[in-house]
Amino acid sequence: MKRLKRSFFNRCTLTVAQDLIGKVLVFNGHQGIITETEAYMGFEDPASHAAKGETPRTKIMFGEPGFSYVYLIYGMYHCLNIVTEQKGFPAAVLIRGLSLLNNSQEKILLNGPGKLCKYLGITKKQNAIDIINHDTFYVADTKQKLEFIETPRIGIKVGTDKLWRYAAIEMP
DNA sequence: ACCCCGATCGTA
DNA sequence: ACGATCGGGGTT
Repeated sequence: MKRLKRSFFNRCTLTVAQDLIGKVLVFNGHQGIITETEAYMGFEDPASHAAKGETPRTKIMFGEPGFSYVYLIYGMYHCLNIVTEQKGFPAAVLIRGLSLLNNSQEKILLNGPGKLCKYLGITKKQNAIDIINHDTFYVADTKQKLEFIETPRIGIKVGTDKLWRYAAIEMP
C-alpha cells in the first residue's frame, strides 16, 4: 500500500478531512478504512482546542503536518487526530470512524473516536508521533472512493454552524 | 491551590 | 437523560 506523504496533510484541513474518507489507517498491525472525520482549524474555530492560542497540550497542532495529536477526553477516552496545514497554523483532523476486519475476518465498525482508540490501543503515548515515516503507524492510499455526507460536528457546544464532519454513507 | 468542564460512551 | 472520571487551563 502506498503511504500518504506529508504533502497530503499540508493542505486545507477541510480538504484533508474529506480526502481521508476511504483511506486506510494502519496502527500496530491493524488496518482500518476511515469512515468518519472532523476538521478543527485555525483561530476562528471556537471548537478547536488551539483557537485561543498555544498551550502545552495544543503545541502539536501548531507544528508540522503529519503528526499525531492524541488527547484524553472526559477522563476516560482518547481521541486521535492528525495535524494538518503548515507549521504555525493550528489545525487537525479528528478520526471518528473506522471499518476493519478482526482476527476472525469479521467486519468491525468502530463508530466513535473513543471506541476506535480503545480498540486499537491508542493512548497519549501515541501523541506527537510523526506518522509520515513510521513503521507501524501511518495512513495508506486506496483506490476506492467513498461517498460521504457533511454535517455539523458532534459533541461540541460552539462552532455548530460549520459543516465540518464528514461521514461515509455506506460502510465498506 | 482550586475549580470548572470537555472533539465520549454505555446504560437507563 | 445521565453518570463515570481526570487532566488542562484559567482563576485566586
